[in-house]
Amino acid sequence: MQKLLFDFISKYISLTEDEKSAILALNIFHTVKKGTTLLKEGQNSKEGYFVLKGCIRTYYIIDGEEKTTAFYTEMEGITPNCVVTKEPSEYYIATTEDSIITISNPDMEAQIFEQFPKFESLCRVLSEELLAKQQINFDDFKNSSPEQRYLNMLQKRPDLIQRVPQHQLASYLGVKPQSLSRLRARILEKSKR
Amino acid sequence: MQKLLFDFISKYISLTEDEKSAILALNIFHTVKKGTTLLKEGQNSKEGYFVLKGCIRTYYIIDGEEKTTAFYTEMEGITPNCVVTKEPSEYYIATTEDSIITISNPDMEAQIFEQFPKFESLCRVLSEELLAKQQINFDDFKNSSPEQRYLNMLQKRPDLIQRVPQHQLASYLGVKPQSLSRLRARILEKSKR
DNA sequence: TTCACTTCTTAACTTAAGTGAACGTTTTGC
DNA sequence: GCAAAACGTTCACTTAAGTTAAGAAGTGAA
Repeated sequence: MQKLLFDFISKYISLTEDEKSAILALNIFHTVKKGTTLLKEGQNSKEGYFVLKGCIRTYYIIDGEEKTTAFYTEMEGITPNCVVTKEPSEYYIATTEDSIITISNPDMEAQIFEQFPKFESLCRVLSEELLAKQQINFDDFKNSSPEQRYLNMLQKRPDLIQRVPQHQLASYLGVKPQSLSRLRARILEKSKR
Repeated sequence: MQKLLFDFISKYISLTEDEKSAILALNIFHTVKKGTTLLKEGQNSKEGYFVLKGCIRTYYIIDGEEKTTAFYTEMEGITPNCVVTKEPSEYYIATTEDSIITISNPDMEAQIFEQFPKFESLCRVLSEELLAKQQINFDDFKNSSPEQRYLNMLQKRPDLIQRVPQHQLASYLGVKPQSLSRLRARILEKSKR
């Protein structure tokens, strides 16, 4: 499992055996059952997550309704807002599948950054990259209708449509589950003709 | 003008005179007239921008229509997607007011990071912070209707409504200019009753 | 000053999303 | 294995956004 993480890192920097062991010493690898809540609204957690296998989602509960806003799958990570702002979390994080993830915290980061400054460099590059990707995502979202967004997802994240329940997909796409159903029916109807 | 930048930085780290001069030596301060295009679609620029005074926006041209997706005002910065991905830019960047901005590039960054590693640390923290803010923004957007988004902006960015043309605001809010007009009229009507 | 241009608003009509409810299917917990 | 809950789809109805068009108000340049 560790191999997955090191392969990912090696796309950015190369690691010595020393550096690898320093990471392993942190004991950050965890297997988590489907449906496990990693973070609850109101909590003041300091944990960051990185998915090696499986899928986790972030969701809000607004007027008693779950609003899923993001999915993180293989080789994607999230540092919850509350870790950065030090405010209580506004959202939940939970696994949607049995997953293998790393769980880290700022202390571990600080420790590693001090031992091996190049890790901080890596993290800067990664978050700049994420930020850019995130911006493009948001732009695409604004510039398209729910139907276009769904078609877009069919192209770019076909796996999500398979592995995630419809009602979670719906709020991710910014519509109600009924609208997603209808929209899918509409697309199917069009493709027939 | 430099003072604005140093005051901003001092919220995160303290700077020695040496470090300040190193920054000043880069000659990154520029005054830019309203309406100046900083980046065009298709360009492969390496420049990053940080607004000291004024306002810049990013926009796409889709089917001949401008779609404004973001505004950056005082003490906000942007590293265009193309700088990170090294692909040609998909969008434009232009000033919406006479502005004072810094223009930097990765070479300058590398140079400063090498001289003063704590700048890289600063940049990591800044981009993680931005990423978190950006995520919350996106979540809010998904979880609200155009009308709620407008009311939300009235609360959080009242300045934008004053300083930016309606049709740019409209696409920023994810609707057509006509819909924004109508939606504003609707809100006004409600507040009367 | 006038003419062209842009911006903003309004209106009528079309299309799609929200809402509330029903119903069959699947999943889950005991 | 069974009952309850969760899930997905469909439908009728409501509400709001997209579309097309027109016109008023402001802006700038000849």
